This record gives sequence, C-alpha cells and structure tokens, in this order.
Amino acid sequence: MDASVDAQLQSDGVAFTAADAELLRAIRDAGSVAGASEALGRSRARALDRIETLEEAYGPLVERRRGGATGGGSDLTETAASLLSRLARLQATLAGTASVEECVIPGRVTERDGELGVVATDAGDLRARLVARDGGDVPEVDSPVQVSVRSDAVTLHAPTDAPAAGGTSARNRFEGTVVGVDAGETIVCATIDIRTPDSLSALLTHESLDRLDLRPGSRVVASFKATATRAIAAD
Amino acid sequence: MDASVDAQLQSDGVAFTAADAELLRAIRDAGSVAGASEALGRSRARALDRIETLEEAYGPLVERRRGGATGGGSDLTETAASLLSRLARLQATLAGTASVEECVIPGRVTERDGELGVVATDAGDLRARLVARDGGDVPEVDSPVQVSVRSDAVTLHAPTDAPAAGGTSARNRFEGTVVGVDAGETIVCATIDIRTPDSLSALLTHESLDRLDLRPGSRVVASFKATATRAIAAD
DNA sequence: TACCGATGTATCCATGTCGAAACAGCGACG
DNA sequence: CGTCGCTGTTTCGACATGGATACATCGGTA
Repeated sequence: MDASVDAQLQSDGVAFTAADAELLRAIRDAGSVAGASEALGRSRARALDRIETLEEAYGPLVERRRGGATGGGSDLTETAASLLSRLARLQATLAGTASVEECVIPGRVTERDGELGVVATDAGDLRARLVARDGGDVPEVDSPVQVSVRSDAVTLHAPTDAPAAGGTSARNRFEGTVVGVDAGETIVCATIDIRTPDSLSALLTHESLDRLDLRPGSRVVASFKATATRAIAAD
Repeated sequence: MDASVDAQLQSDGVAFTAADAELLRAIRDAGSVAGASEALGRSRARALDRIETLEEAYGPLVERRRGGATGGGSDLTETAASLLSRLARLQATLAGTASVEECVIPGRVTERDGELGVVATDAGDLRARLVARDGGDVPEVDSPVQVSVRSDAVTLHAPTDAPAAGGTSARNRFEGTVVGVDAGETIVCATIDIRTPDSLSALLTHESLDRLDLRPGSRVVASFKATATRAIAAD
C-alpha cells in the first residue's frame, strides 16, 4: 500500500488537472488541437469543450487559428505555459512529500498557542504545528494527537556539535541512536531511535553521512523545525 | 487561483479516497451501513459495493452482522481505523505542503551526482534535489531548471550567528535582506530578498522573530537542506 | 478559384456511475 | 414464534462523460 496524490490548480471552481496539462502539452507538440486529440486518443470535440471551460476560468490558453495553407493550427499562450510549469512544480513537490518517509509520534497536547502547541511524547516535549483533521477540529490542550515528521525536514548533528537549544528558529532537538542506514544513489535515509514507537528518519547526503560517521549504534542529535511538523487529533 | 490536492492511498490498484474515508467514518458513527448511507445521502447498495471493492484490496474493513434484536449492524475493523488515520495524516501533510508559500528560483544545472545537483542561480550556487517532471526526464547538466523551496524548510539565522558552511547536513546558505514580515496568529512568514526573481520566504515563530529582531531591511542568513528542495526542468 | 486541413458546432450513442426501489435472509428478543 | 431492522442482492432508470460522426467555415496557397 502506498500514497498517491492528485495535484491540481483551482480557479473559479474549475480544476486544472494532470489530464488538462497532458492535453496542453500535446497541443504544443502537435501544433493543433486536432493532432493533439488524435495523439491522445481523445475526441476533438471534447478537447475543444474542455479548452473553452478552462479558458473561462483561467483566461486565454490556446491561440487557435483557422484557415490558411495548413488549415490553421493552435499554439499555447504564456498563461498556458505558466500553468503547465506551475502544475509541474506542484506535482513534483507533492509527489516528493507523499513518498518521503514520515515518522508518526503519538503524544498529548500540553500547551497551545494558536497554531503551535507543545506535545508531550515518549521522547520528551515537542513543539508542533496543530492542524485540523479533515472533517474535524484543531486539537485542544489535553487531547491525544499524532505528530508526523517528514524525513526531509530532519537534520542530524554530531552530539558534540549540536546547536544551542534556543539558537535559531524554534527547533526540536532529540538525541537518539542510529538503527539503520539505507543508502540510495546519493541520498541516504537514516533511521534513528528516539524512544518513540516509530523511529525517526532523516534524509541526508552521502557526504554528510561520512562527515558524521554514522553507523548503526552511533549517537546523534536530530533536529527539526516546529513549522515543518503536523499534529492532528488521534482518533 | 490556488492549489488543491486529492490525497489517496493505493493498494492493488484500488484507491482509498476521501469519499471512502467519509463513508467509513459515517459507518463508525451510525453503527450501520444503512444508517451511514442515509446520513450521507448515498445509496446503500453502492456503499456495500464500494466496501466490497475496498476489502478485496485492503482486507476486512467493516464487520457486518445481520440479525438480532436491532437487525444487526456494522463496526470498523482495526485495519479500517488505521487506514482512516493514515489518510488523515497524509491529507494534513499534503494540504500543508500545497498551501505553504514556495519560492521558485530559476537556474542551470552545473553538476550532477545522481539525485543531487548543483544549480547556478542569481543568488549563487545551490545544491538541490533533481526530480523528473511529470512525463519528462530528470534534468541533465547544463539544462535550465526551476528550483522550488518551500517556506517551512527555510531556517533563518542572525548574520553574526550563522552556522558554519560545512557544519551539519548539506545546507544551502544565502545572505539576504528582509523585505516583508507577514505575521499570523503565532506563525510568521518572512520574505527575504536573496537577489532571485522570487523572494525566498520562511516560516518562523513569533518567538524567533523577536529573537532575531527581524524587520524590513534587516540582514539575515537563510538556510535550507538540499533534500528539501525540488529542481525540475524548465520548459 | 479550387483545394486542403485545420477550427467550429451539432447530434447520436455507448458506457459507467449511482440513486431508487423492491424483496429475501438473518437472528436476538419479547 | 412473530417482530424488527439490519444485511445481502437484484433490477430499473436517470444522469454525466466522452467517443463517433457529420458538416459548415475559414483562409493561405497553388
């Protein structure tokens, strides 16, 4: 089982989806709506309908010319190009977020200050961002929560070289023991036991791995920003 | 125009969507499929169909009992509960990611080492994670890219107190000038000009804001991990 | 001026989705 | 043993989606 995402842009209640992006790219490549719809195996009439719907919400996207030696043709506008690249960025970001390891830490809210709160966990106190669960409320003081920490938000330090607690931004600091090192091509995922049910994982480069000299059993300090966490109400 | 996400879990080609979660929650609350479908205004036959489809992919989700004084009833299994909370976490994470400010920095790849690369930008060299664009390839050396940096990944430091360049993980460091401070209830979004077309933004707490004494015109050092960035091919 | 291949526009139909409705089966309880 | 309210199953039809098709229109070019 794995996570997947459907990213889309919204304007005036009309969604610009991956399928729309595919259509626009095909038009750009084919130079015509007719060629694009044939390439995609979709009907031309529907493609034109869809373009019209999109243009009502997003402004001119396809410059359509009729007549001429070649019968006419279509090109994308600047707006369309920027929509395409914006959606591509969103997809890249979200796909990355969805596929990255996350660590779930159960705990209980002990303090709350607006969107931020302090959560008591097995590893100690944690500052986290409190967010409403879909169809629910923002967690209150004393309510049980699950804090999720994405591995790309976690930074590792040597215990001797750990930053001052109150040094920069609001960071959570946890000392722990490396339990696993999963080396990719250039990016390494290290898992660290910080005495929570789930281990914390951190993404780092091979370079950092070598400098920190990490191996199972090593002691490290893991830190992450409160604003990169999400605490939602547990059932 | 804004971004929206449709998070879902996948297993055996069957997606567990927000609508499915709504159905399961309604069953949990009503104690029966009949009550749940009425509460949601959906037909009972379809709800049962959907449950069957989901169970083929995810295992038992709803314990259905027939007969008895009350005619029977349905309860969620542990599997269903864990699916619900997993989807809720995913939604919270992705919704946060989609809505957070991102800074787009155009540049050109100058080095590539697997998933990581060095990108030359207006602000200087940047280490970023190279990812394939939807329906495209991973950027090569010399190709133009757009690097996106989410504001929750950015940490700010006082110029005098900036961390050593090679200190911990592979971090990008940029000195810049604060151009805006957008204070929320407890979380502040600071925008920093680092001589790129888009300004970089960073999320920090009020506390950090005060300690760093940030205001428009202040000099700061912004840093972020390479593994938290995404560089995709520009058109 | 005829041709060509595109854009416009309309209608028809296959398909899939989903609610409505009806009915059988079940089983604890009074 | 009958009642009750759920589960289980089927059939029907409304509705939206989207392909297939046909035909008019446009406007450079030969």
